[in-house]
Amino acid sequence: MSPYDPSAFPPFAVTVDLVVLTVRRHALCALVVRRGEQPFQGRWALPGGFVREDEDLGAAARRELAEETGLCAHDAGTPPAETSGAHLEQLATYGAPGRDPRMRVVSVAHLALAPDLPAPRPGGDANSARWAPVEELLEPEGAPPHSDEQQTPLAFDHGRILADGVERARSKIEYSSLATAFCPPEFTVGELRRVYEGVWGVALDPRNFHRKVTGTPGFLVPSGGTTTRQGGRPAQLFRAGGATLLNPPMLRPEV
Amino acid sequence: MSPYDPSAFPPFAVTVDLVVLTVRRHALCALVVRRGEQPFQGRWALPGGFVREDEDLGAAARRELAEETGLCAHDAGTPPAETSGAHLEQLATYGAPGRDPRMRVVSVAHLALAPDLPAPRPGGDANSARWAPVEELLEPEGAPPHSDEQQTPLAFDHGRILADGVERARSKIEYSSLATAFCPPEFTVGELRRVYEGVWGVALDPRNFHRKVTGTPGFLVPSGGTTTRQGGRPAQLFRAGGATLLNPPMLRPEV
DNA sequence: GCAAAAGTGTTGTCCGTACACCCATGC
DNA sequence: GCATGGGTGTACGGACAACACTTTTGC
Repeated sequence: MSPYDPSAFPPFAVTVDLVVLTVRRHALCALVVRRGEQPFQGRWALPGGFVREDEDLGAAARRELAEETGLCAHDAGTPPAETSGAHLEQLATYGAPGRDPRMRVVSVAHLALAPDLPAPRPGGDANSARWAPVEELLEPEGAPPHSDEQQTPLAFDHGRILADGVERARSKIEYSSLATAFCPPEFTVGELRRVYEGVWGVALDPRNFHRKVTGTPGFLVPSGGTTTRQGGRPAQLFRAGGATLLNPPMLRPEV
Repeated sequence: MSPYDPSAFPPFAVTVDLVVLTVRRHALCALVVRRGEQPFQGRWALPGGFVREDEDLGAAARRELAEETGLCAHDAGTPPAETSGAHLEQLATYGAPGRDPRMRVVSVAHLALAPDLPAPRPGGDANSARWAPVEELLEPEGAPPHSDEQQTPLAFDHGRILADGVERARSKIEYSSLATAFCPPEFTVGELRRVYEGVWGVALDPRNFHRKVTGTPGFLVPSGGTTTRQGGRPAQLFRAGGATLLNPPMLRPEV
């Protein structure tokens, strides 16, 4: 048989789903949209949509991200754009046969890291969107398996996808400069520290953190200005430097 | 419009492609099969095939791996099986519109790490298979963009997929115990060191390596036996321990 | 003055590196 | 004996944690 005989393989629908993370009020939050139709009508879900004909997977993810947030994301490989660009990278692909009860759908999940935006801009076919702390969205670890049905607030297998995205973000800021993607173009060392603290859910020593990030070549470049928007003594403003890998990495405290 | 109207999305073919790596004669090698048909007839390609109806992505990858190598792989999440199991994990998904000239194909690439097998067992629809050193398969970095057409020996975008898989393997053995997946069930510290040296392409200090791996709790458990199969003084035999994360990590020497 | 946040200095400790040195086998 | 690989001891240095301490603002 020819392996490309059109009758020899089943057709799939291919979608992209987005795990869009930000840090708000010292907590890691994810963008979720309310489903307006069956199945899981009224439940929260990750934003996403179908990949179009003649559209690459990354392009579909960027399009969905722009529709939902207005953010202009740049690819992980390209040099950081000067726009208010979020970080976007492919996360993983989910294609279990029963994950959508209606048809066979393979979803290529992407992970986006965004600065704290003023407000979610609902767009596309979602009738509402919000930033929700990830603790509210993820299933509790120690929940008994026979708990009541609404064990996860997210539709489909989006709880699992979100958990994978959060885990990726938590580990990746450890050895890369990705944490700056959570910050506005100019930020202080304290603001960057609060990003790490929010993503990891821990407290870091401000003095050692300051020495660490300012001492890593290429991580931060001073922009010249200062700010007192966090109160206290004026703090230097920085931009993200060109370095993408942190060596030695930022050490996450033991659990 | 309903986003699930069957006429509202284009149908895709979904395949799994495998990056199967092993260490042979101190070199990192990948399993490739020769294509028997157009396009890229006669060129080498990564093994792979269509995902079946009602088949999960990981199940399709395990099936393809078994067909090509006879290996019984276990999932990344499950505890290590006692069989001669290889490591298998999802790598990334490739779906550029033109990557297959005949149709729109989305390929979910997987990464498998296998011990040095006696010989490749060609199976399925490939008429020949071999282990090839990855340096021969990857495009040279400094090649001029206007070099002659056969710049990469691999079909489709498999050169890129292989490069991503090699990069994943190289970085992952740094902070996990995955290097043991390249070893037979019982192995010596020296054999494990040769795995690291082959994957990274560097030389490691045998004394410090020994102290490091035997001093990391849960990484190696002595099996009681010894061997002289590498010559010299008899070496203790070990099995892989239960630990999956290496903390502190194995440090890769600077490039 | 007082609180709050930004920075700097110092010290002990852990860990990686480099290298000297000894051990046990095959030939 | 000698080559080969296995395994231990030890000294040096870099980096991190845990502080004490000073600086500069708003109120």
